[in-house]
Amino acid sequence: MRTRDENKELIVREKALEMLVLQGLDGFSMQKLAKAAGVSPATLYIYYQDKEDLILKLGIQEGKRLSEATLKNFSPEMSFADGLKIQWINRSGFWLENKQSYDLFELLRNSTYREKIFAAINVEFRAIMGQFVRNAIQKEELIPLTLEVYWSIAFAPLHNLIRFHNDGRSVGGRPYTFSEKDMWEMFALVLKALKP
Amino acid sequence: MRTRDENKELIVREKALEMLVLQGLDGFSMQKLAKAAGVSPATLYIYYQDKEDLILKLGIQEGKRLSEATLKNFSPEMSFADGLKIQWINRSGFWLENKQSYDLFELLRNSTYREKIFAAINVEFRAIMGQFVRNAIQKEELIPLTLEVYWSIAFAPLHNLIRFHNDGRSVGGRPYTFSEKDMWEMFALVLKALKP
DNA sequence: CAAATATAAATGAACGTTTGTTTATTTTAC
DNA sequence: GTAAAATAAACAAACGTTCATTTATATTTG
Repeated sequence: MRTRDENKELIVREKALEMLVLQGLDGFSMQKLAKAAGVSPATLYIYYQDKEDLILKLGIQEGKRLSEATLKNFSPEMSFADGLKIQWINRSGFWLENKQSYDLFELLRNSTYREKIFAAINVEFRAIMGQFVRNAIQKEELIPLTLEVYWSIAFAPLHNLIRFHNDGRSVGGRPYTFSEKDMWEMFALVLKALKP
Repeated sequence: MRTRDENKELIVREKALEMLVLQGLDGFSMQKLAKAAGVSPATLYIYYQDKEDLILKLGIQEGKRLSEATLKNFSPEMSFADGLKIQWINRSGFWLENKQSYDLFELLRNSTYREKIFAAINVEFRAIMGQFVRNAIQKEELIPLTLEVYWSIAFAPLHNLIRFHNDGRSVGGRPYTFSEKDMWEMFALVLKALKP
């Protein structure tokens, strides 16, 4: 029995990610991917059921990488300030080092694949995050607001700063490059808003 | 000379928006649009130069509507708190009443059309927003931080709350529906963070 | 140890459809 | 009657996917 060329599979994944990020969902095609990866179109159908399956598997793979990076050194038992800080370090670190993953996520979030990608997000990850917030409220480290308001203040600003950076520009087209200084200034303000 | 059927043009725009939002950029096609709008494919090429032109014009049209809605009752001379409050009212109002516009924007932002859409954003709009922030800093209603940090704290939380609402769910899949109560609770926290 | 067998991997070429766009023609309001 | 609007029909190119076939390797056999 012939063995599968794992390296070939890897190149397909890399080229698919690259092509999706650079050319968008409408610029992506199986034939173009096959050509870019140096394989026959038919080979793609050995690795994946169809085009949707390929895109979904790619999205889920990157999602798992993000989940794992986000949970590094993190525990839901931490104080809110400590936990939040680690989350910021992990998320900004991952996003800055994995621009393509970030872009793919933003792409799929606003596509028809959204529901299916979402359904595949690690249940464990969701549970841990939920527990972290409940603990913080119980320990009275958080003013009792709805989870959605917390989350929007705790993470949306960071996410937005990263977006400015990845876009290369911010409000009104101003060129922008991320800096740790900016991040920690912002972190202090977020804590100021959220602390009782 | 035969007159152009304005109503036909309107239906084309409506169906295009609907199709883009529902089926995504990769699910959108000129032939499908023509069929949905009850028009010949060739008619689309009387209205628009090509497919890109159609999508761009649609995006720019919705962008203008957002700009106009955002500037309603707003002046860059306002105090920071007042100006921010009006911005929140305007933006949340528009996004909640125009879910399709919101979705289209998110779609195009993460596509290859991004640059071109961005370039078309009202120069006047950018200038007004820039002036507003400069005024606020000068009047010492804002701690002197970079514009990007301000912006990320001042607007990203609201944007995120609207996204939770438009997605129908928030963190970990929790069902979520927007409420003014949530918004104003959040607004108070944002002001708390930004005020000296 | 080497030849034969089995079987999944991999392929190039092709399938029928759909794509964006154009052409030649007809319709319609002034 | 004129001229733009609108069309049906067609175009080549690209699409996702499948086909019949070849290639490579792990296992079986002598």
